[in-house]
Amino acid sequence: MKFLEELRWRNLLHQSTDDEGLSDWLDEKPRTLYAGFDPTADSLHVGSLLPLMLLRRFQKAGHRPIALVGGATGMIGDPSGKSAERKLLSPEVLEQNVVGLRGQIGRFLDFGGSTSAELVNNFDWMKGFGYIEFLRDVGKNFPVNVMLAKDSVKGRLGRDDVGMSYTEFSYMLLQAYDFVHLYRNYHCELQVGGSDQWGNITAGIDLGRRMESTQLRGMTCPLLTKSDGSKMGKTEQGAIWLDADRTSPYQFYQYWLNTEDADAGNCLRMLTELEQPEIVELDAARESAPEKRASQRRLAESLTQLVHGAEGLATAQQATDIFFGAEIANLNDQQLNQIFADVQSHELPRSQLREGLPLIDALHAAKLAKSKSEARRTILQGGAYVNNRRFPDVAAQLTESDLASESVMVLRSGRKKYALLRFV
RNA sequence: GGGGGGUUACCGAAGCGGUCAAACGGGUCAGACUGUAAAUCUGAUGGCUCAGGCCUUCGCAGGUUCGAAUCCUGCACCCCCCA
Repeated sequence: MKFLEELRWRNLLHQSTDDEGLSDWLDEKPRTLYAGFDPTADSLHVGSLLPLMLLRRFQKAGHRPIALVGGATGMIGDPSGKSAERKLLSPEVLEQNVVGLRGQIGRFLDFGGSTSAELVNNFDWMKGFGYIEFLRDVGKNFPVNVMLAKDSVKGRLGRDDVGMSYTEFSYMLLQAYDFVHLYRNYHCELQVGGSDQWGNITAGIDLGRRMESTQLRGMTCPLLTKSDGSKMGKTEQGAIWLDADRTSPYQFYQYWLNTEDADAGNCLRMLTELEQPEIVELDAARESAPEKRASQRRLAESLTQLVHGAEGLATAQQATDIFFGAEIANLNDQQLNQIFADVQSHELPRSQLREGLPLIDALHAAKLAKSKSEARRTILQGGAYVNNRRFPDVAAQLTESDLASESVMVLRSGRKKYALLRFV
């Protein structure tokens, strides 16, 4: 199957310049392409996964990817898909964010060999560009009537409540110039991105024609949405980030494991690198035995491995086992701390264990019960667990033999309320 | 300004001298079921407890009574009707 057909099968093709031609053009020889990433935060989130994976797919197919971090464009703010004017980020924050993104993007691409990826920051070439110079060289090539017709602009004009600043209006010139710059310096001829980038991409193509008399190309993938129309990668607690400090590998793994049946097939196609036969197989399995959630497991496994590595996946799976019932044993402090990183913990003097710590007091001290009476009720109703083993005895006393590791004891109340007690 | 009604636990709402830590519903928490979903079902739901009880709660402050969420007085707040 041809590469582009593969993309189409994966539902990754939304719009492109010249559909038939693009496929042949890509098959002809290795091409250089780029996608841009906004440094609005110091980490990417699930939404950026799609273009990132797209670059990776192109590279695996023999092309040369450039990941562009928008250190300069980030200072302006892309109005695409935004209903209101953005707040400007300070240069310091921006710089920090760029550093964060570089680290993450680097893990997805291969920086060696004949198709070695590039990581660039448009601030590097924009910073020296004078305003007058920019207006004469770049701005001259943008008819305002064309700019006004772009969706990103149209959506904001004709509304009294939001409006749009001249700064944001100019954004597309910068991104368009990026494309031309990359063409000049890396012979980059294709820009890919989410469907909301179409306007910016075509602006770049136009600029390439005017400034370089060359035919650049563009391609967009659909935005990742759920079957109910909402955005993928958002929870009540906020976005799912790729940074382990913001979204732990466990949370990340869990997010995908909880994917709706209706979305699982699409996610497997769009986000993973599983081969077609396996995906088809998983589709069938989902149909015949949805309760096994084989697709979700594979999806979570595959993405966690990709984003957090083998170690992150192992931790996530271990944590999953534990959070869903497995007894806790044979782990050390460090492993427990990692698995229960998201869980509250409290410290108690170790001497209490030697004397025997009543389970009731332990639950109370761990803040799993507001009062001792509540702790008592919980135990009586069979809702108290130590290291995931049910302790139904109200009079139970905890001793050092109940430690899960060197100094940590894992208490649980009910299905999923956990707390750690550290004995120091 | 006059008349009437109200204020109860996390919320709503019964109770109108003892059997009231206070019905009932919701919520919450546990358990069962289940695909880490939803629904359903069961139990619990002021605190402490040596489990026998003890302590604190029914707008606030006093009082009557052997005994008050319940009666009386004052105060605060809310609602309704008449001016």
